[in-house]
Amino acid sequence: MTKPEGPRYRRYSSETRGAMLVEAGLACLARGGITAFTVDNICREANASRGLITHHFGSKNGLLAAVYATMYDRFTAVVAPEGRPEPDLATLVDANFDPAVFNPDSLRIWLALWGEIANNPELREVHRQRYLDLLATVERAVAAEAEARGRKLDARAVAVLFVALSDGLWLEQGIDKTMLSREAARDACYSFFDSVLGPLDRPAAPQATTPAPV
Amino acid sequence: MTKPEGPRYRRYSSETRGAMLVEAGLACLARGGITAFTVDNICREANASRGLITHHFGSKNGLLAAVYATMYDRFTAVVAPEGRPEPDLATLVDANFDPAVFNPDSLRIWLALWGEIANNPELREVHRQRYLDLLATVERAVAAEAEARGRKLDARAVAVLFVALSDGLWLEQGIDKTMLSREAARDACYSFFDSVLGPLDRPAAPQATTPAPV
DNA sequence: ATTCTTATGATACGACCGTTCAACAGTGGA
DNA sequence: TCCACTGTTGAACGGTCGTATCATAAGAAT
Repeated sequence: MTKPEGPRYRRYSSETRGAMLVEAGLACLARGGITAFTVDNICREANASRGLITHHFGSKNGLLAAVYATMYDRFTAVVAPEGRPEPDLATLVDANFDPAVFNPDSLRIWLALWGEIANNPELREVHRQRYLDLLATVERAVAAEAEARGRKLDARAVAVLFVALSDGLWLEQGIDKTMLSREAARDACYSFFDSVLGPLDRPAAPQATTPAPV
Repeated sequence: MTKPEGPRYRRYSSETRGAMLVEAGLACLARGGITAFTVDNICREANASRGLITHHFGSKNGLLAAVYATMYDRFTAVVAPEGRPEPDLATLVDANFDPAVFNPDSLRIWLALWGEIANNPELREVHRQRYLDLLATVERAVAAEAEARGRKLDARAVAVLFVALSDGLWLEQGIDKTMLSREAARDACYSFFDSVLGPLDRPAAPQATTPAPV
């Protein structure tokens, strides 16, 4: 019995370990919903000991808030990446159904989180901030398109309805993926804007069957 | 110390007590989401002892399935009451936003349940059956309206999109009721069908505060 | 009255929950 | 080489989880 002892564990910066725990939390949510979002599951998933969540996030709920923020940030990174010009409507629609965000794991995570927002003040706080940001981006795109066509409309209201429609399509897909194809969902959004603004240019429809780009 | 002893508890038929437990379960879901759906909470809410859920429903999960079925049945009772003729599209839309189903408690319950469907086979089974029933009703209404106008379209696909849209509006309302009025939600559905079928007669619009966009 | 059925209350059980905390050990700078 | 810093461990805590069990009693049948 020699002692092949290396370090018994690896030390990470607070920020790196935090990211690892967030990632583990996401995995748990995707696998088993909010019920599976437990300290035991998360730390096992992250190969960390049970004290770490409290240490880095103050509480399990703190981690959950961070997880939620991460989901929103990732969505924003696809929809309106920093450094790019403001997205137009077509870009917004396409990003909405980009496989990077419109995929089974993500949809299940959103479902789990939506069910918690109403009951979790900390989560609700995170939501309010991010949702309004997103809404503002959509609203600007709607207003720009409307102005380009000389149409007058309530851009904020249209933005709310678009977000509702696309969340609804996400929801349907998250509950039962056999009901709706990505293309049908995308088309529904374009139709929505068509009826509000008149026909919209639809950029390079991703071909239906082949493995998705991105 | 006299003994004013009446019966120490009241016996109910299995079916009555079952209904009481379902009701209590709904109350717990509305109050605290799936996290609050616990044996302790539910039995306290129903003024019953902790053994009753297992006794009447086999398990807590059995009760949850019954709760989900109840939600669907109540929705169906508003949307397509038995004994009435098949609802047309306008009836369907209006029923969707009837206060009997479009109210804060119901929406929070739906949110909580949606988050569980993906992770709960028993719940998923209940969902599949009821969802397909509902979809068929919508599909018939769409097909009837299309035929009356001599239009050709994929009624099933349109039905899926309508359900997605209205679920999305419910979702938005459930998460933050300040974003969307009932009237705006209703109008959005009518606009959807307008764009698919041409202008639809809108029966007795409940007073619109502001002429809705879209 | 008496019997029978079965809904009910009460408790016990092992498992897991989230949090706390003192001791430990990896790591970078002295 | 040693030290100080701090990320990390792992046990322990009180509480709650869902379920199984059994004696009890309500209420109908006789």
